[in-house]
Amino acid sequence: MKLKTNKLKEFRENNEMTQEELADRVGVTRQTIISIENGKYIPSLPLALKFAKVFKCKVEDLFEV
Amino acid sequence: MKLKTNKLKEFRENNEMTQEELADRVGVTRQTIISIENGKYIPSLPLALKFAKVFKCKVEDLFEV
DNA sequence: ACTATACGTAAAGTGTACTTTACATGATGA
DNA sequence: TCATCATGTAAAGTACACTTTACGTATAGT
Repeated sequence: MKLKTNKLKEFRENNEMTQEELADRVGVTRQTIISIENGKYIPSLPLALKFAKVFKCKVEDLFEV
Repeated sequence: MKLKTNKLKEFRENNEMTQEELADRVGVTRQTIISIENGKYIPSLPLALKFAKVFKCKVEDLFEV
């Protein structure tokens, strides 16, 4: 399955956060953030839920099928 | 990573849907539904987004980290 | 008794999310 | 010119989401 929308990078930049800061906050490596932002991988559900918490938004605001 | 909450079964039953109906609607097998409802597996993000669409709710209503 | 329906388990295979490590590049500033 | 910061690529390994197939069981209807 693929995603239609992935606004992770957009949200991260709007929140003036580096990839490393975000990685630390959600508990993954920087490479994982890079891979997701660049569309190499789709995040797992728990990771997507953590992103939404960090950005105080809904999962659906970040990702769409 | 683990989920704190998984209300898939609850939502499915409240919507009077069988596991097979739900499986068909989101495009997976019945075994996948069973495994997720019984906590064997955490759904992928695209699948979680589809569940939320079917039940007209937010991903966060169904699953919590 | 027989059949269909809904739910469940088991096991082997495939694809991919995520990790770890290492190296490369452009921008910024001392 | 040199160092630092932020971003990116590459590759090998591990864990697990999901599929497929087959079998088991309880319930309800005829």
